[in-house]
Formats: sequence, C-alpha cells, structure tokens
Amino acid sequence: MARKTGLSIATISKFLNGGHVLGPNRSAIEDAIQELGYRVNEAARGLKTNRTLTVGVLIPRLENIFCTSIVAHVENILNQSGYGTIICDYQENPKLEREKLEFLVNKNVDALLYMPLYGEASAVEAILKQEIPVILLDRPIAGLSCDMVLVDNLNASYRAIEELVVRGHRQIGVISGPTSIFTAQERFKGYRRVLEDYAVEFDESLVKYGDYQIDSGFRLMTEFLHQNPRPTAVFVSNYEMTLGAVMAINEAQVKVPTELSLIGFDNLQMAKVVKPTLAIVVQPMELIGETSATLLLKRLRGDREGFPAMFRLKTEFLHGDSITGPSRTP
Amino acid sequence: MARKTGLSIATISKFLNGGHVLGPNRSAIEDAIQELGYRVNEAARGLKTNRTLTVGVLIPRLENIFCTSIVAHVENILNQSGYGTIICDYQENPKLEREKLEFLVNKNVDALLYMPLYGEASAVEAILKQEIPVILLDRPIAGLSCDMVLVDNLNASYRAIEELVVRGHRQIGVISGPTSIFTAQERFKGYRRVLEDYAVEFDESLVKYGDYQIDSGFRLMTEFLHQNPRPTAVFVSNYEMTLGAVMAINEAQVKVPTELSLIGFDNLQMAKVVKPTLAIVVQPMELIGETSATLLLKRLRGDREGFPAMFRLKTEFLHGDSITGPSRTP
DNA sequence: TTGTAGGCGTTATCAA
DNA sequence: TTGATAACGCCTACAA
Repeated sequence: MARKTGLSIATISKFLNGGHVLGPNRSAIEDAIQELGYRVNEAARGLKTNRTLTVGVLIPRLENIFCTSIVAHVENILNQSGYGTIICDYQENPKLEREKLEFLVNKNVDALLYMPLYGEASAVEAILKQEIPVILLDRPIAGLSCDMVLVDNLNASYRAIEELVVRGHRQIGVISGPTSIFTAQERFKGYRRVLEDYAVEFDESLVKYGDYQIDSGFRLMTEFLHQNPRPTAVFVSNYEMTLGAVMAINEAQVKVPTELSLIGFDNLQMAKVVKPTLAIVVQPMELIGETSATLLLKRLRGDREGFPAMFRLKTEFLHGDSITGPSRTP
Repeated sequence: MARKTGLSIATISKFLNGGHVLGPNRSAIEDAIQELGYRVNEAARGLKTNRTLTVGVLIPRLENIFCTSIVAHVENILNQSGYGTIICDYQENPKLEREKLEFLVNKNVDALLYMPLYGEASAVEAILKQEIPVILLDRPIAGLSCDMVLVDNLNASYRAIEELVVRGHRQIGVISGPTSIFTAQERFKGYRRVLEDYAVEFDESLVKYGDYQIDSGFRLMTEFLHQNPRPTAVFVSNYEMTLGAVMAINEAQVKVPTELSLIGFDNLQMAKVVKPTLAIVVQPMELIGETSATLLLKRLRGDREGFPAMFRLKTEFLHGDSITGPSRTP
C-alpha cells in the first residue's frame, strides 16, 4: 500500500481517518485501495486504540422472540451511532453462559448488554472493573450493583389478574414460568398480591409451573381444562405458553370467554389475530431496546451519571374479547 | 505480568500455549494470572496469528425462528470444535446486508455462514479471494460459485400439493412468499409443476403472495375464505404465514378438513398441538445446521475437496388430520 | 501536508 | 527450558 502510492504509512493512516491530504495523493490512495482491495485491520486498530466500536449482546436463547425482538431494536440504535453488535446466546445453559460472557469480553467489546439467567455477580464485577460498561436486560443479578433495564412484571400480572377479580372471578388459574427465572417470580408475586388485596383465598391447585415453552402451555392448559372444579379464568405468563394454551383450548373446544376467560402475554400480532381477540399483557420490547441502547451509549461516552441506573418499564394491558365474568358460581 | 514473575514474556507465552515450563515457574505464572486477572488479548493474538477461532454468521432477521433455529444448531457444533460465533442480522435490509457482511469480515472471522437475500456475487467473491471460506445458507446467489447448503424447496411443495391433487382437489390455493426470495420462487415452482404433471388447469386467482409474516398469512387466508368459488384446499408456504392462516380459519369458523383442506409449513411443535393436527412440510433445520457446520469445519481445516459443494436437503411431509378429499365438486 | 519512529500485546525464531 | 528480538498492522506524537 505504501509502496504502491509512494507515500508513507502515516499519510495513508491520516487519510483513512479523515485527515487532509493533497488532491493527487488523495486519489492515488483511493486508487490503491481499489486495486489492492485494501481494508483496515480492525484487530490492529483495536489493539492500538483499545476501542472496537463493538458492543456484545448476550441472551439466553436465540429462538426466543422476546429476546431477539429487543436485540433488533438495540441494534437499530447502536448502528446509527456507528457501533456494531456481536450477538451470542447461551441456550439457557449455565456453563455456556459463563463461557460466552468470557468470549465477548475477549473480543474486546466496548460494552456489554446482558440478559442473565444463572449469572454470577462476581463474573460481571470483574468485567465492570475493566471499565467495560455492562447493562443488565430484563433480569437483575443478586448482589450485583449494575445498570439495568427491567420490566415491572409484578404490576404487569397484578393488572391482569385484577381485571379478572373485578369481573367476579375467584378461581383464577395461572400458568407460571420456572421459579428459577426472576421474571416468573415477579409475575407470580403479582398474582399473589391481587388475591391478598381482594381477600381471595389462595388455592395451590390453581398454580401450574411451565418452562416458558409452547409444549408446557399446551399441557398445563389441558390439565386445567380437565380439572374439577375447573378455573373460571386462566392467566398465562409468557408468549410461547400462551400459544400452547390457545391451542389446547381449541382442541378441547372450550368456548372463550363464556366457558373460560383467558389472558395471555406478549405478541400483539397474535392477540389481534386469534379469535376471540385475546386480552394480553404486552411488554414494551421496543422501549426496552431503546432505553438500554441509549443508556449504553451514554456510558460509552464515559458519562457515569446515575450509576447504577435502574429502569422499570411499564407493560400495557390490552383488552380483548377473551374475558368476561365467570359463568358459574364457584 | 513479566515483571511480576521475573520471567520473560516469551516463556509466559509458551506456557499460555501449552508449552513446557519448569514446575516453580509454572505455578508462579498461574499465581500471577490469578492476581492480575490476566487474560490474553485476542486482538493482539489475532493480529499475529491471523486466526480468531471465530466464525461469522449473517442472517436476514433475528426474529425469524427458521434462521435462529439453524444458527442454534450450528453454534452447538462449532463450539465443540473450539470455535466461537458472531451472529449478525441485517433485518432484510439490502444496505445493512452489505454493511454487516463487511463488519464480519473486518472482525477477522475465520469463516462465514451467510443466508443471503439481496446478496451480490462480487461482494462474496472478494471475501473468498481473501481465503475466508463462505458457506451460503438456504439460498444461492446468482452467478456465484460457492459452497452452499440448500433445501429442496421445489419438491417440498410438490410433495404437499401432490398430496392434495391425489385426493381429488383441483382448486388448490397457495399462499406464496415474496417473489424476490429464492425459496418462495422454488416452492411456487413446485406448485406449478404438480398442476402440469397432473394436467390441472392453473388459475391465477388461486395464488396469493404474502411477505412471510403472520399478518399476511391471516389476511390472505381470509381472502381465500371469502372468495367465490372458494379453493377446496390451501397450501401455506412458511411458518409465520401458516400461523396467521390457522387463526383466520378459526376466526371464520371454517371446519378443517371438511370445508377446507390445509397444509402448512415448518414447526412441528405447533402442528402437533393445533386441532385438527396439521399436515405440514417440515424443513430439516437441525440437519441444515449440522451439514453447514461440518462443511465449514472441513474448509477451516484447509480441505477444499469438492468445492463448490452443494447440499440439497430433503424436507419431510408430515401427515395430519387437516387434509381430506374435496367436499364439493368444483 | 508529509514522514519518522515508537509502541499496542502476541507469537515465532534463534541463541543461550 | 528460557530469553532477546523481530514482526503483525495500525495510530500518534513529533519533526521536517
């Protein structure tokens, strides 16, 4: 490259970084770039500058639309600011979770967006100590002081369950997520709190724990439908399980909402399209992405104001035709 | 690090790469690693060795479960061989597609797995020229000689449509994908070929073009249901649109298969769970991932045997209760 | 505006 | 087995 143009490496470097060079030299360089198919070696540049203009994104599972939907919005914003993203998933595997976290740090990312599952505080603290900003997505890590963007899961389910109680339901089933997952715990707390606030007795048999996948939504809803007495309403606490639950209801030919009231979770698109239209809790994926990306850019600028920042974004309750009062007295 | 142990950096480097060092030195280094929280700088290493042990993965859209499902399987295999993956999506945006491709190459990935949409042959050729193996996923690029792992889309839909024709259907609707996408073209060709082979007249009004999203599946199926004459059977050519189509059918309370036979696409999980069980074409996501990862590892070993290799993986047709003969004569 | 020279953290070569 | 040293490709004073 230097030989080709007869210029020094320094001059070329300047040109590459937007410095001024004389017209003829300028075009000589441009020609050489074309001919030689030259491209800067980001590794070398990163080695020197200690910046890669890249942020790492670590999520539990690629096939989970909640995760990827957030990531898509994050990417949008970061790209606009010249940052690229390296996305990794750990397939909800604790060992992989550690390894991928390490992998990203070793890739010299400038910052990290991390949706943890089994995450350990010490691992993240080690990263923060290296001056690499980390933002936790959707779930905190116990004992860790760190920026995070969460959803108000408790009030999300509170609002949904309250809707059912107000309409007279007393036997409200809930298809909960794994107790190991923070969001599932919170959503379940919301359920408990409504019962408490409205003095409705808690009945263990009305709680079923799934794994946030379609299958378990189908299976657990089927169980509810065959249960005696059958709950008059069911709240399903994530998207995949909602999908399964709806299918179980179709299969059993149970009429919604006359025989059973139903509230689902996430995915507006599906709720509008199903019949009857589904009442759902909608998480603000776009806002989560936007909020975390914006906060990340701020940290990247070296602005540590308000650390550790915690956002708790509100969900929205969407009315639908899938709920009404109970059809029979308990 | 060198100061801390009193050894030379050369010795330390050897240790890090599995070379033999004397016992006391060995433990001195290990201690220092702990204390200083030392980790190798992959950028520097990559600069020197020209290998990053990382492969780039570029897909059209993160929210597409077909893409992510393949990627998940790919990751599994590559991880086992010590390779990490950098996943990027381009949101089906031609400009982003170019940029992200460049981004990955600039990250010095050792190889590339690429599911193209608007991809240009010249861009990929430039990469291949740099000795970076590229494997095309699911779709070829016109005029490009390159390893690829495809699905036999034509026979996939042929098999499905044939099933309908054999049962006596003559008015078979098809909800096709965007004509710009290779797989959609192929699947449509399969439809045409069956009609030809069985001397069934082609009727333009029985073809509707969606965008591979839930919405359009819902909308186009609704159109079919209100169409006069209504097709006696409909084939939906991808998963998202199948989901929408099923919902449209539920909403219209059309009985399957008595009033309408239906064949969907992908996602076994859903097909089993819907009622009546759905006949579907299943793509071998796991095999696609496995095949491409294995081929990639081979290329990474420097083995160029059979280049350009082309795999055309077979889909499976899964019988379900959603098809029967036509209920009325055309 | 351009060139010189030193250094970023590794690995590889060659002596010791 | 160890150490000194020269790259790897780039950036950045500083000097010309």
